[in-house]
Amino acid sequence: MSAGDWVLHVDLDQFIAAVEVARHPELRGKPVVVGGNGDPGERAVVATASYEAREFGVQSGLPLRLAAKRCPDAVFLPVDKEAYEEVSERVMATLRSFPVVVEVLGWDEAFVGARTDDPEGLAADIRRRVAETTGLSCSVGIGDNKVRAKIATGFAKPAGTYRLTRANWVEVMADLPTDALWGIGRKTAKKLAEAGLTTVRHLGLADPDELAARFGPTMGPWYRMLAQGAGDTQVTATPYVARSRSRETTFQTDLTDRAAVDEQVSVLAARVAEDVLAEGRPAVRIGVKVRFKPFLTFTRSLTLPAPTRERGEIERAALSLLDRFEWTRPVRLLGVRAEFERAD
DNA sequence: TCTGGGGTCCTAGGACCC
DNA sequence: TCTGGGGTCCTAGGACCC
Repeated sequence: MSAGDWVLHVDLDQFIAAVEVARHPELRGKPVVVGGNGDPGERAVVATASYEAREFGVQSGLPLRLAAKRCPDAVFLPVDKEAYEEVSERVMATLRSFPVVVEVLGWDEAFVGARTDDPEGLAADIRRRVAETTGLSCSVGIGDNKVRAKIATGFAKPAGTYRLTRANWVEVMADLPTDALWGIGRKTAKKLAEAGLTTVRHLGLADPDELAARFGPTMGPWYRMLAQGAGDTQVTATPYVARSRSRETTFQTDLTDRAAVDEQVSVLAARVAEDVLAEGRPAVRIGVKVRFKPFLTFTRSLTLPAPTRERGEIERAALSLLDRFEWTRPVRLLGVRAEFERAD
């Protein structure tokens, strides 16, 4: 990366809730919770909560039932995937209208690679144009690589801009817990703490060999790099190529009958087969996931004798995998997955 | 936890082969 | 058989992210 090259991370503020408020203006300023089919009694979790709802401790991943308990006055809405995809497309098109490289990370976020002497000015222009074309607010992290840009966004929210580079990394990050890093979650933070590494500073100074011994040859040294703020600077517009497609369902009532399990797996396999056809590449491997009561999850998978796009073969493979599980408990979830040949 | 759905990547053990 | 070392593939599980 040469002088004047920047990575910006653009992230929509409370994206799903904001899309809903934009089309239901009467909800503005109210606690809004989007998740499942919009029924808080349902077995489902929060997809996004508006900032007003977050005040009550309602956040993504919280069961809807608990959300209703914490925030009884919240408006509960169903997830409308198509609507969010449509708005997301408009946001990405807006980003591409700048002389930059856009790498889409998800519905509501993207890396932007730009050559400019004024990244803050570019960020302000992006925030303004996104608001004009979609009515949505976003935050922008500015970094000298992807990791720093992504983490910077957390400090930019809501509706702001923040610059995080080698120059202020230590000052900003060194005393924070390790799970402030993108890629270190609760479990790894706990394991790191057991190794005496509680802060980003500790982790950045840790011995790479010891980390490799504890966390594996790839992950160990990578955690250390992460803690130093080092990372990829390459932003690429190359379209994303899926490695797998899957469908899964959590049942509102557990299944106790093997015939019902077979039937549901057939339905899921048919949906996956459609996705495989749409993908335009054959599946090379099929997997089945079963989650038993209370929350015990198992997977079984097989490599197909030959790559296939046939619905019948995908279904047959999925059904055959069911014989490899032990059916002694009620079933709360079933899933079917197809994997494609890896491009690299 | 009362814990969704759709993904990615890494690890580790066993099979198999030379 | 009391059996070396290394490479690759397959499989199951785990962690993380949005």
